[in-house]
Amino acid sequence: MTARMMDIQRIKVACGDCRLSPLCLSSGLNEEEMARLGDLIPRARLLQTEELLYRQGEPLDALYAVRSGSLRTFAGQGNGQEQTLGFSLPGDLVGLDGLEDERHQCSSVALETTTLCELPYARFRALCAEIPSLQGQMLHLIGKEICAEHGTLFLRGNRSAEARVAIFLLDLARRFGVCGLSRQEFNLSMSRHEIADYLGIAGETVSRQLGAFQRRGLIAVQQRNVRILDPVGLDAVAAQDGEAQREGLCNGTAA
Amino acid sequence: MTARMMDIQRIKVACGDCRLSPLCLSSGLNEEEMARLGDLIPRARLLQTEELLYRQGEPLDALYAVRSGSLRTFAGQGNGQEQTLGFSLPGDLVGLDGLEDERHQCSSVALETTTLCELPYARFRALCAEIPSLQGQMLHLIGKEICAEHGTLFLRGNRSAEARVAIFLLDLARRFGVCGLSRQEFNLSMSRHEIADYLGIAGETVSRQLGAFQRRGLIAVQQRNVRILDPVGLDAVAAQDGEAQREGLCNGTAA
DNA sequence: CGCCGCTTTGAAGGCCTTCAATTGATGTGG
DNA sequence: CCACATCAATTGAAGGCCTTCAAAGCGGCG
Repeated sequence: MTARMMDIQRIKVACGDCRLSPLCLSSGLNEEEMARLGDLIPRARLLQTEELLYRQGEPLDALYAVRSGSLRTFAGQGNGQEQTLGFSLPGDLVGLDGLEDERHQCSSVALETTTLCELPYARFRALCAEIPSLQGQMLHLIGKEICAEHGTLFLRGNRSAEARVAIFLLDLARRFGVCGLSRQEFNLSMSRHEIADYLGIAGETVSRQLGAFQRRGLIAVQQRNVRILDPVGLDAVAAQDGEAQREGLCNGTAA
Repeated sequence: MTARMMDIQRIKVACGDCRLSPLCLSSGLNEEEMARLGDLIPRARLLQTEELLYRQGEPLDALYAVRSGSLRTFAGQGNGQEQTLGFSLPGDLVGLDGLEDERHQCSSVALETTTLCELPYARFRALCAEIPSLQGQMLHLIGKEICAEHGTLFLRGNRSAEARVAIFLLDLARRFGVCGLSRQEFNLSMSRHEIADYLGIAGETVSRQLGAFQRRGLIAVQQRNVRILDPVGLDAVAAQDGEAQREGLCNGTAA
């Protein structure tokens, strides 16, 4: 087989076979409905590192479900300062920033080799109107996105750099766990600078905090590999000044 | 007429007569569709100052469209520290935090006397499936919410206190303008502390910045009344270190 | 091997927070 | 109608945390 990129991009999608199905849009659908959803998806889209999924200002052609890999969503089309808004992991829905006026308000870039299911917007909407449980799942995933952003908001609200980094790590761990990866050890697909931008602090501060956590035995970091050694201790750091602090989150923080 | 509260609460809603209709869900609907949407809304809900619309943890019974007044959405059910996530103005859709698992992840409280249209969730969803342009408006308003939160995220990302307050004022002005109120002069329905919490800075800092803006002739503040005297100058402050900074926003910042 | 970028580490300085006290606005009771 | 209580907002001063600037490690890649 000449399994080149173009071929990979055209692999047929079958929700029933997808490991992420229970997390994704097809959750709760019967076989026939799942097939109809699968028919909607022209191909599994493949992105290489640093490749853009869409760019601010482009029309909203499709929504995307992340299958593998990760993305970074940011505002400020690179004309100067960017602002990282969030990171998307497998099972996340991407492109919702285009819903307001069917034009993307942010850009989204792959942090590593990433595969996505592309849902042509108009046809997807029509199908949601036909299949109630699909509409429900769409709204569920939209809600997840909104709560993730609430988490990010929570993160950036008057918290110390120490707490921000701790919350970030814990949230990432939780999200990796949800999509079937290890909650203890994982690789960061984003740079220190990207983490810093997301957390609203300086890159050097991220380095220092990670170093401090390591010295305290909370984590072990080596390059982009992170092992969480003491989740409870890290959680205490995340909660910081006040014990009732982490309650307010929508499930968890977006990262 | 004994126009008491209970009566007011039972006033029949007619989207066609609503001044906000073009901003709201009924935008783009024909008369018959508008009537069906109106039939869905059992009553215009009235909230007094500090009255809760819903509380974190409660099931999602309905989504709400703000008719008049304003609300504050926050996480952390009052058990200690709260985190203000955003403010809702007329034309905004409220309650989307409950979409993830049909249970509210935040609380929402009226900042002043506020009226809302209550959309029973299940029936509203069903109607969206039947009326394509209603589904479209719902997604449009959801997109607006998401972009508003992106704006808030942008706001809190590594910006000086000065820029945050300036962006906050400008965004509020813009949003008042959109819903037909004055863009130059308005009353803040939220306290300094609530602004501060939203902006991720200390209350005293908000006071100081407002004072500084006033001394510079950018605004005139008197209690909660604000007049924007020099929008251009204020915009320059908002953009601050870097001219290409405000580009990244989704339309405008949430406030 | 040597360049280049990312990360780490160090030191100085600034901005904002925190604590504290004053002022002002609001509302209640005498 | 005024005095007082109460709470929000303002203003001031000190201190801390993080940013910024700078330089040295470290890895990756040609």
